[in-house]
Amino acid sequence: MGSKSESKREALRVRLVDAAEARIAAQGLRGLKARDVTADAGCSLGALYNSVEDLDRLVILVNSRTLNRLGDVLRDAVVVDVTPTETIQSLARAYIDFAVNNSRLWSAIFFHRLPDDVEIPDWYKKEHAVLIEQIIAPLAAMRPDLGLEALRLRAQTMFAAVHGVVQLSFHGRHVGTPPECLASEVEALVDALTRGTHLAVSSK
Amino acid sequence: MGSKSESKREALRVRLVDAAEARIAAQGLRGLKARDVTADAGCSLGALYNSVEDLDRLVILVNSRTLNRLGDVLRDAVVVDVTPTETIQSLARAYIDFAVNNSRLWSAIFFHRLPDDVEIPDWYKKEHAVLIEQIIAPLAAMRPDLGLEALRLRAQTMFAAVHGVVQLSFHGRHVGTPPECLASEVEALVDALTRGTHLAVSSK
DNA sequence: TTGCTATATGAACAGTGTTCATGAGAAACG
DNA sequence: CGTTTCTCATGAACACTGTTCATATAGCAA
Repeated sequence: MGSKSESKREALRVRLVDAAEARIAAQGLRGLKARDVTADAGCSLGALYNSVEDLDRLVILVNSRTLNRLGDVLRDAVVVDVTPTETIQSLARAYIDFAVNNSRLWSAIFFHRLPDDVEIPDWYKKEHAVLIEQIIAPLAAMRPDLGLEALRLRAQTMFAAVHGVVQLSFHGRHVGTPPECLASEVEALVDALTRGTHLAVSSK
Repeated sequence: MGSKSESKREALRVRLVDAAEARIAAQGLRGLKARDVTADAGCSLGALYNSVEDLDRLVILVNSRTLNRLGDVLRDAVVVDVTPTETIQSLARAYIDFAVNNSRLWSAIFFHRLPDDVEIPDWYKKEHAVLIEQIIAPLAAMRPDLGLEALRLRAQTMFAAVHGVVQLSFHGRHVGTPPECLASEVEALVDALTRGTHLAVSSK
């Protein structure tokens, strides 16, 4: 098996994901068409189905990229020498910024659905953990009484609450927070949540 | 204009919405096909485009029905002679119950997107107000210092937070609250928010 | 070169939503 | 009741999807 054809194969894959990413960023999930993407990537229509199983699979590859970028952003949002509460606020701000600056790619993560009869790949599911990973440590500092499982649960709920506000601000009709209030509303939300979880105030 | 053909016209409309509602409830938004729906409704394919503008419009009509049913449920969840906090908890429980028992129809409200170049009808936007209407009164009782606009904003954020937890519990991959924890997690969330609202806003 | 395998190709296929010329039937008018 | 007018139901046809597959091509081993 020559490594030349191997790398060519990989190069095409990258071009396809690049093209799909650009299309989604420009026109959203609905604007992603097999013929457009293959034309952009400079290959034939059928080539898509040789290097990537599916259009759905291509979306997953794009979303995987987005999740990784988001993961980097969230990791960078955690800085040392601040209180757990400030860390969580920083994470929430970073999440909002990312969603605002990558709105269509961010939406694609949560709006893309597979047909009922196909399984979501396990590696892809696991990648979603970046959404809550960084919350666990500061939460653990605030709640030393909780075990890892309980912390995960709390982190999930906290993320989901923030995510819901951002999501409805973008896509809610008439019931979403106006964009100019988004940051302050999420800040108030996080503030309420960090106080509300029986916070040990001595953790400064 | 005879009233006989008028009522027949309306009857077909109802049959179409009925059929679409059943399809969405059974197979989700992706399972809604023009040919299936018209066959179920007992009319020709083209008839759909005479009585309803679009398939998208048909989805909107179904969602409108769902929103109205949800509105009824939420109104019923409000009972007199309980504290504002208990009222809000009751609303959150009712929302979860509705989402669980009507998962696909409920999802259709939030997952359906129109093409970029078509406006969302104004009457349809307004109907989404039922999602937050019932929250405003108990919130006003807790925060008599806030004006209507500020109350609306708070209600929106509170709803969005709860909604986010429910949504990710259903559709989150690996980051959603497990179904069996949903009720208790939302209860804790609402608890934190109703306590936190005092602190967060009064400190401003 | 010669054969073998892998894969690139795009015409063809099996669906989609939507339109439109046609015709049937109801309503209006005399 | 007959005639005209108009509405709207019809489904074939169209434009556009994702996906497949026989075929041609290119890379690689001998």
